[in-house]
This record gives sequence, structure tokens and C-alpha cells, in this order.
Amino acid sequence: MASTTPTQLTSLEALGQAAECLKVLAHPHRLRMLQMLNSQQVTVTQLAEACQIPTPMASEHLRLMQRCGFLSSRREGRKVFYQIIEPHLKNILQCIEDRFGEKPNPSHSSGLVT
Amino acid sequence: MASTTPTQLTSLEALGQAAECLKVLAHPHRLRMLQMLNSQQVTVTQLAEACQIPTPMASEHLRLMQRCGFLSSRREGRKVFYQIIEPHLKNILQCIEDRFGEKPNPSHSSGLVT
DNA sequence: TGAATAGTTAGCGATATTCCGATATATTGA
DNA sequence: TCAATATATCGGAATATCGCTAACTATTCA
Repeated sequence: MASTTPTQLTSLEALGQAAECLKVLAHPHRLRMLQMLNSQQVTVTQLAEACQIPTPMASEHLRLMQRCGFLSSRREGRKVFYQIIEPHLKNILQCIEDRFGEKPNPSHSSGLVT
Repeated sequence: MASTTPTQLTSLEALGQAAECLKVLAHPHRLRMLQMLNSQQVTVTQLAEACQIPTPMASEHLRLMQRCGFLSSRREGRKVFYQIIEPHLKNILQCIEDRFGEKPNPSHSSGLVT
């Protein structure tokens, strides 16, 4: 029988997966890493520096994001490059930037502010 | 000494706020509540039922979402109605549904997939 | 006023996250 | 092989979150 699932809601199971992913997203350092990986190719050390954290922590964050399917990694010499492989991530990052990104240059803003 | 802030990244401070909000989003019951509130007007009890949780927990989730600016509430008799007031939320919910929502009936989908 | 309905708040144990220092692995080059 | 660089993993302490039950407040109506 299971739940009634009144309208056409997403199943709680799927929402559970979504929540897991959002939980991974929900960290300032991981967000910054993704933002960087979204536009450039950077090393783990560079990511760590950009977040002002020790390298091991950067590595941990990256592993977490790899585990949940956001990233893949590739080694080149002694450096490791991570890249975004989850296609929807860019969209979500864009949403987040729309909401939280500073607009230092609101020249021709579309003015959809409150 | 001081970070370089290489490109035009969102500040860690802003990303911290974003992370807070994402943390609030990152829960299956809260996601379902938002999904319902996005399309209908429902009571706390109805939200609790849809999530299959006791009313007090639903109330807690709603309070949390209200605190972080997602929702506002309005009393009508003995019922309380919550509504989404964060304008960007719909966008983000849409992104989440695009990624995690089952497509049981892709009849006249707008097909804006990659 | 008193009972019923609708929501909220409080307290608490179990579990999960976060961050850190220390240690380990992999690669390069002298 | 040894040292240096780049990244990864481990163990643990502090903290936060989750889910629950019980008790409380607000509103309606008989």
C-alpha cells in the first residue's frame, strides 16, 4: 500500500537522495571549490589556498564530493585534477550565485530584486 | 598572508550564508514541504501527514525554514498557513526536481535537458 | 467554562559533521 | 635510494543535527 502520495510529489526516497547531495553542497569551502572547478582547472593545493584551509581538508572535501558523484579525478604527475561530472551541478550553482553572489557591477541588472 | 581571491569568486562569507540555507534545504521532509507549499495552500497537519511525521516535527521544520527566511506564516482561526517568501527558492527547487524528480509521465515535457 | 482541535515549545539521547594533527602514499628528480 | 612535492587517509574531540515524547498555548464552539 505505501503512502498515499497525494499529488505528483517527488517520492520521499528521491528527496532523500536530493537531501544527501544538498548536504554535500552545504559547505562554504565545498561551494567555493565547485565554483572554481566550474571555470578553471586547479590543483588540490590551489583549492586549499583559495579556501584558506590545510590541504588534507581540501582533499577530504573533494573525496566527499567525488563519492556523491559530483566530481571525478585524474592524476597528472604528482598533481591531481578534479572536475565536475554531475551535469545538473552548474545549474544549481548558478541558482546559488543568483541568490548569494555579490553583484559588484549591477550595470544593466534585470532588477528582479525584492 | 591574506588570500589572493584570484578570480571573481563569491566571498566565503556569502558562501557561508548560502551553505546555511542549503543545510536547511537538505532534508527530505523539508524538501517535500517546500514542494507542497510551492503549489498549494496546506496546513501544518497536512504537511506532517504528507511527510509521515508527527505534527511537532513538522512544526519544527517549518520554524527552521521560517528562521532562515524561506517562509512566512499566517494564522487563520486555529490553522496556520505557511508560504514561501524567498523568491529564489522556486528556482532551486526546480533544479532539484530536474535532477531528482521521477518522470513517471513524460508526455508533453518541455525537454530542455542538456 | 470546558472539551476538542491545531500548532508550538522544551528536553534529551543517538547519531552525524567538522576540523585538526599526525601519518601514509605516490611521483619526481638529484 | 633519498629528499622533496603533492595528495590521501586515519583517529579523535568538539559540535550540530535528528527524531522523539511530553507538556504548553491558542482558537473554536457547545
